[in-house]
Amino acid sequence: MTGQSPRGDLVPSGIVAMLGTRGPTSRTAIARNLGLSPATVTQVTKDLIARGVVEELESVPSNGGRPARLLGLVSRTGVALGAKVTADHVAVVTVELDGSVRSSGSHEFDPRAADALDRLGRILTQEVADLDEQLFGVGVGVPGSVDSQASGIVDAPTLGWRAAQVGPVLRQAVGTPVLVDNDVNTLAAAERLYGIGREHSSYLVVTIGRGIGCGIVVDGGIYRGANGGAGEIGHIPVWDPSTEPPPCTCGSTGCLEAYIGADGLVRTARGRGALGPRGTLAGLLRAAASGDESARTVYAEAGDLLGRALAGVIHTVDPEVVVLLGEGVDGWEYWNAGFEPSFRRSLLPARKAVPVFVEPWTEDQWARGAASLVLASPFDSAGNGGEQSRLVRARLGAS
Amino acid sequence: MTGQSPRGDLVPSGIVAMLGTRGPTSRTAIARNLGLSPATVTQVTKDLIARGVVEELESVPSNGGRPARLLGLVSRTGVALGAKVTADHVAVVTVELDGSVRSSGSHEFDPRAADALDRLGRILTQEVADLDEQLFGVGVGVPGSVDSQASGIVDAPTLGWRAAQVGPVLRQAVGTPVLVDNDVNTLAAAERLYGIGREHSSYLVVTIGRGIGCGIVVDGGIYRGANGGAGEIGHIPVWDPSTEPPPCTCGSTGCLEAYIGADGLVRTARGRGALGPRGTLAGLLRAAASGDESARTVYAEAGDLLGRALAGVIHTVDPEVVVLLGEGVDGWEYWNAGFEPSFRRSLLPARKAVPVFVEPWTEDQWARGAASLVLASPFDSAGNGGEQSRLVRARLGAS
DNA sequence: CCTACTTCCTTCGGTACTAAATTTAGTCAA
DNA sequence: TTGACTAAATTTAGTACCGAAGGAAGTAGG
Repeated sequence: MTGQSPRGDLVPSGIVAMLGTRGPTSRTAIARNLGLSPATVTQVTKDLIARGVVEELESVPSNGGRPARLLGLVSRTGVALGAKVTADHVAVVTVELDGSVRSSGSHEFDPRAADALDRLGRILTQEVADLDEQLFGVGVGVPGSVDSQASGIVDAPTLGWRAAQVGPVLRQAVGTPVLVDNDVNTLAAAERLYGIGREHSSYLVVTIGRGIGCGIVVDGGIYRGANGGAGEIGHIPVWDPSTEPPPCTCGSTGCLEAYIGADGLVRTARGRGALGPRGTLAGLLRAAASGDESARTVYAEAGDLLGRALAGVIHTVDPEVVVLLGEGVDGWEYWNAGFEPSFRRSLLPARKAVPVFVEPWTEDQWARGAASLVLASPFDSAGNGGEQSRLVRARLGAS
Repeated sequence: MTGQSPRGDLVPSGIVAMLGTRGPTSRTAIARNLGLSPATVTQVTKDLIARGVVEELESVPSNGGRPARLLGLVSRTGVALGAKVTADHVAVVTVELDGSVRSSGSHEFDPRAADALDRLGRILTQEVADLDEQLFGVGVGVPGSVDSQASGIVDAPTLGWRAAQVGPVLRQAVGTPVLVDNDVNTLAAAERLYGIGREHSSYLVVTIGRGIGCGIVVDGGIYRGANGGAGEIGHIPVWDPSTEPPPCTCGSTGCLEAYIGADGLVRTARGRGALGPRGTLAGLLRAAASGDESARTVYAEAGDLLGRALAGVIHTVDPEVVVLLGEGVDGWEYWNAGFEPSFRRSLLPARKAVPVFVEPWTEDQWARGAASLVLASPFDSAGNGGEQSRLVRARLGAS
């Protein structure tokens, strides 16, 4: 409804990104998906074709009317670099336009070192230098809250970072656009492009693992809240007033995460003797898999707690669907024994049937999500990415 | 960023609504508040002035540069009609552009009668007929979920309504635009125009009373969720696993509302002997006011539960501020004894200081909120109001 | 083969906005 | 009272989109 103005070529770059991430598409399909009129798509693609960015491909068979002419990118070479920062390493991947991982690697990293940011910059600079193809940009996922993707100022207690200038430092180091976001939001961005987001426009991406997180996608855009802190469901208070609440990494006690985050599970299991005093989460999972009832109970109770908390989140946000991700889903069948009953039971009648998809987890998913930040920026009409998104769009060929 | 097209004169009607609700304003201030360029405001106001809808008023003193020229509406006459439907009556008010209540009334109403909707239609038709000035539209607030303001299909268990065709029937009956929404959302709309929304663009409107509700405002727009069911925080599960959870009106058990809604409070108080078996909520409040410790404890515990649940909501939504409203705030000082400690204690460090405003409550506030739906529709760029908003805008003189 | 219909795409004219430059109207200091 | 400044409003010259209407390319039925 507004006009135009160099807010940054949202439409042309959106078309390019769409063709890159979803493959050849007809003009009308593009129009439907991006919410544009066919007329606009014709105009813009005409220009893109003239500039050699896009080409016409074969026609599709026709379903009743004039057959659609597919459009595709002339050159699909080019990657996005994604990095996920953790307490002891940085995982890095390169991702092609269609979401496939080209290469992946890992670097030791101490976020509490005095020169941590410089070191991170050197790691990424090296990765960038090793590439021999076009780089659209760098995405970084951190376990903490980020003011905005475009600036990239990070508060991450688990890394010991407070107002860390991640974005500015990295932009200085690598000469490309750099987008920074909360790690869960990066997964939400990946889902947006390559997962559930293709079929739904409003969903939750819930992660279980070390912490419990939640990315909120509304109308195709990541919802970040007033201060970039939305979705911190790991810190929903759930403690039972009659017991001593366990301490949480956030400094408070009785948070959901303190019970059912990786550390919480292990603590509970040890406390009950389901695990020896040196037992690990992997051990708990093995025990459950081998039929150990007490181990399974630990999981089931965690699932129960998660189910209740998530029902509350669904009542406040009302998404279409929920996606479950994270290291923790490995043991989902044991979680689920407690989750399903408590989750469904707690939902309002109108929402009893909200679908929950549990996706298999792979190691490089975090970093891949970070890379998705880059490729998702053309779709980011809310403007989370600001200037950096503009630069990415320019690199996508939609100058 | 898009173009134009008869999506319904958002800008001119937005300017008119702004002048109506906030009083005389300069062009540049309008531009800032509506997110437009000064050029656009100049153009549009020129047209409005030429059409006699808007006029130039005096200048303001000047703060360094050219003094701003205030613009105001030529005629500020005209009202919006608001109706709030409850289980036993319909409250109706007429509201002027600036938010002041011109008149109010109440009608007996049985929502479970076979001809309930027709009766509601007759009530409103009569009210409309009694008016002797321009009517911009009718807003209706219902305690339930509504598919969209524009259509107005209602599910409201407490009224016994299932897919009730409130919008269509009323539009048929009264010949004006009719907007229908969840009652809490109507309060959020009123806050948007006349309350906290003038200073913040992202906040929660939490109501305590018979039920517990929450309106979510994001970037100046009411967030309704995928199915119009966002903000149902009254049904967040909070029961303590070691006790028998109380039943809730929603059919489930252990919902927040079952504990701290009006009925829940009374049940608890009776169970503890803080109230006789025939005691009412008003009695509980009197007891607390007169210093009764057991009554105060009932309130404080409710406050504690609310604080914990609300902290969870804040972690997932991350609003700037929270506004507390509803019949229940009458006894807020007793709630607060339990609320403050538990609320603050449960918040993440970064959000410990989120402000909570408790506003005084008046009887006609629900109906006034419903009327606000009408006057808020010109600001509704998300398009919740659809066709009905268009009609309202046309009546505001911005044809 | 012709006609009707469907779907995809394009052309055309118009509209609602914008940024940038400019004009207007005031303050303040010397 | 002149000049430097600031802020408000306007003018100008675009731009990015849209709707409506129509052309293009197929299918389905006669």
